[in-house]
Amino acid sequence: MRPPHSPPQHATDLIQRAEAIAGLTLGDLGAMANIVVPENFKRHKGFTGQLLELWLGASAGSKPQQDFPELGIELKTIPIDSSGKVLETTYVCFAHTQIKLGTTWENSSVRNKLSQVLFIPVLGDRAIPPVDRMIGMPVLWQPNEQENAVLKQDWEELTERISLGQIDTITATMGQALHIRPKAADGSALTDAIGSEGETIQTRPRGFYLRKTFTQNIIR
DNA sequence: GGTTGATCATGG
DNA sequence: CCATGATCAACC
Repeated sequence: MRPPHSPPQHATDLIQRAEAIAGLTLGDLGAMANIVVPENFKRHKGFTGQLLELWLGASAGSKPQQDFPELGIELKTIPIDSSGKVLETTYVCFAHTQIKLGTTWENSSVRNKLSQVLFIPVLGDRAIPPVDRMIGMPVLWQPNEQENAVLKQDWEELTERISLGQIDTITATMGQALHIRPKAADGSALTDAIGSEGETIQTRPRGFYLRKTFTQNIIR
């Protein structure tokens, strides 16, 4: 088996590609693509996602849009243990620290990213060497009415705080399904935001993440 | 043991 | 610096 040379033309093509690699390990996929799998992910945290992008035919490099723009599908690998338990939160997108007028849940980047997601579980237990970590069966997900309502509520609460100049009161404990945490190369990174008096302040860059309890219900 | 806050690599 | 891909590890 070899990695595809072109993007999938239909969602069914994408699903078939994902199902074809289910049951294989990162070592298998790396060997067939002539890519060395790191001993650990301490310095290669995005390796699994990038390897899966290659094997599913996603366009290379980082893009602010979905992984499969033609299909309107975002790809997310999700680390699980051998019992199927989700091990980590899921990064969604950058959290804007200044909210443009007219920004709503409906046109937000969070909703855009989460409108349709192909979740691919991958063993992520740190006791398992990366080469032995197995790919699971893919789950193509669209938020149902209830999930959408929860996401919308969390997004509106968090976005309102940012709009009101209260970004520095936001902690990761806020939000049932969606929360905000720092997202940067290190603690020295700073970006502009609005302070409580409407002034410009400097704050740590943030990202939106899905809680494990939320993604666990999707993977089941 | 689970969560929060910090961090790593890469490309534009 | 921002945004992509995430996991690490200190702390509660």
